[in-house]
Amino acid sequence: MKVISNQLYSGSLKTIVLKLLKEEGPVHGYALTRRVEEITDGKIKLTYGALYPILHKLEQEKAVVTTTGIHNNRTRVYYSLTPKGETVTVSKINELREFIESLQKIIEPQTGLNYA
Amino acid sequence: MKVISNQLYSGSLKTIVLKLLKEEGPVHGYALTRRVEEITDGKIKLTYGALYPILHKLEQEKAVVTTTGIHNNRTRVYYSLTPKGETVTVSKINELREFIESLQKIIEPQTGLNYA
DNA sequence: TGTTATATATAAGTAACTTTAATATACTAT
DNA sequence: ATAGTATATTAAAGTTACTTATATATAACA
Repeated sequence: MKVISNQLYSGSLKTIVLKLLKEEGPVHGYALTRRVEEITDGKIKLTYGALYPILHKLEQEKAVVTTTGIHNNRTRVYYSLTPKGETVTVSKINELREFIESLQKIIEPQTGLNYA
Repeated sequence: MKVISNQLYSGSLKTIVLKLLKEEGPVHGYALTRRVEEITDGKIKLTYGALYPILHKLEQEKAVVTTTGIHNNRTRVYYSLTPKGETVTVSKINELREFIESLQKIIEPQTGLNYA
């Protein structure tokens, strides 16, 4: 199982977190780390050291709110998007799409129209 | 013209530089910055502050060699890949492809086989 | 009893970047 | 003449989002 170097993906983690919050409703942090691993076959690691600063910053920015619930006798923190967070997520995902397009233009110059 | 946030692409710059060196033979630094801007419609900026540390490090690692030439009465430094650099480039591009695939899995869950 | 999975959080340290500045020639426009 | 833009290379201070390490705690499994 080949792991992608964190240098490559670390800048995308915030967008990934936003996207998962949007798709998978109120989630707790641990679940987010597992989902990323699951979706990417372990190629991208969302560590706690990366995740919690991202979540706390999003909360500060009013893009995310937290609710708490009890699970197995322990308090669990659930994160979800605010309306503002939804808007931020949409624009972040659009940015990520443009990024992917630009990367593809660089690494696969044969694709696309070659009228130049 | 929408610019992609540098946080998103900065980790990919080394791979981008390697790819351009591979495709466009001996090139000087300034030309690399313009090519990236050209290919990505200005969405990705390869600044000198990012470029030269990357080139110097690749040179240290024996992935890149320099030759000099005179252009307009000034010495110009041309960078090109060594055989080792070619190998590094191939594996870096494969890594970037896997990265793009992982991102697509996250942002476009509808694509691909949905047997799960 | 030890290990793995679940679950959250903080903090020191790093490294690749951004920003800024310095230097210099050639060309274009006013 | 002079200012601005394009070409061309480099160094260095500063930032910041991350990595790595650590702490804490319950539940399940072997």
